[in-house]
Amino acid sequence: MPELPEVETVCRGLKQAVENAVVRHVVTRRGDLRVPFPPDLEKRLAGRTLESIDRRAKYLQFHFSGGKVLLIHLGMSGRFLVEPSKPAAFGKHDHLVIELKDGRFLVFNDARRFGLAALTTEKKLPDHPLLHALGPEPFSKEFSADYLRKQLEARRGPVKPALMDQALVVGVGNIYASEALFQAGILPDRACRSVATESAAITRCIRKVLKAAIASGGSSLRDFLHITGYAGDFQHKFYVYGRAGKPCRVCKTPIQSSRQAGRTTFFCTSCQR
DNA sequence: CGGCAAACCTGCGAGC
DNA sequence: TGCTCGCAGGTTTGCC
Repeated sequence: MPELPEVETVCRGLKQAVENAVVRHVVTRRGDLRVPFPPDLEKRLAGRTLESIDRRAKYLQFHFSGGKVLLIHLGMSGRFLVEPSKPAAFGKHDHLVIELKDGRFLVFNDARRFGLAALTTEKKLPDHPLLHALGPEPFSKEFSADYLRKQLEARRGPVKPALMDQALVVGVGNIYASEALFQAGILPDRACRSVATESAAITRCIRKVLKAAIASGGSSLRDFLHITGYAGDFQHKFYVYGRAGKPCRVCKTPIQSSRQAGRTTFFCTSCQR
């Protein structure tokens, strides 16, 4: 589910719903995800105030009183649910349950268990191993046409996997790499070096696509007042992703798909060169 | 070092 | 209806 727009949508939903809530009790129902939950998670968070929630790359950052920070990555299938009261039963994949003092329950659910939870402190956050090697945020000044041009000139392989490399720029995954390259009119298997001159268009299109997706995710969130998660409607606006064989929305040429670095890639051979 | 496939794990839809 | 197969929005590891 989650690339930057989805994580941002979840983040905004959680912010509105549970910022400043106080933790009464934490239960790890099943902690053996790809990266196991910290063993002392329950003790460390009990009684603390959830002072703020924000996002870095595809990580959610929960800032608790006393300088504790909970990092959550949603993996492929991670979701957050805010229940108004104790659910009659928890789901099979409700791995982390945070009971709030006001009676609500914050539940982290992840069917595929590719997600991750890590505990750290404000002090250690800047140099945290999970965040340390991450590239710039796509909406930051640092992610400039000049920066991208230099990065692309220094790389050998095709451009699409490069855009998905979180060390180059964060938040772009398989969907938005395909969509951004469509918008930029660049075929995904073009060599990085050969598209370096088009870095201005690429940065612009990445921002444009992510921004539009966030706008879609945010609007559907209104329909789910206390349930945040995958509820956006941007999937109906894809130009290429998941549209193999269907006519291009711009030129009617059938959309093609291929396999790049283990991921399916979608493109229009007429609109993209 | 860079780039790719495989692995991690479960669910779901397509096809038989 | 029920089975098997292939595939899924991410990241890490290990191999050329």
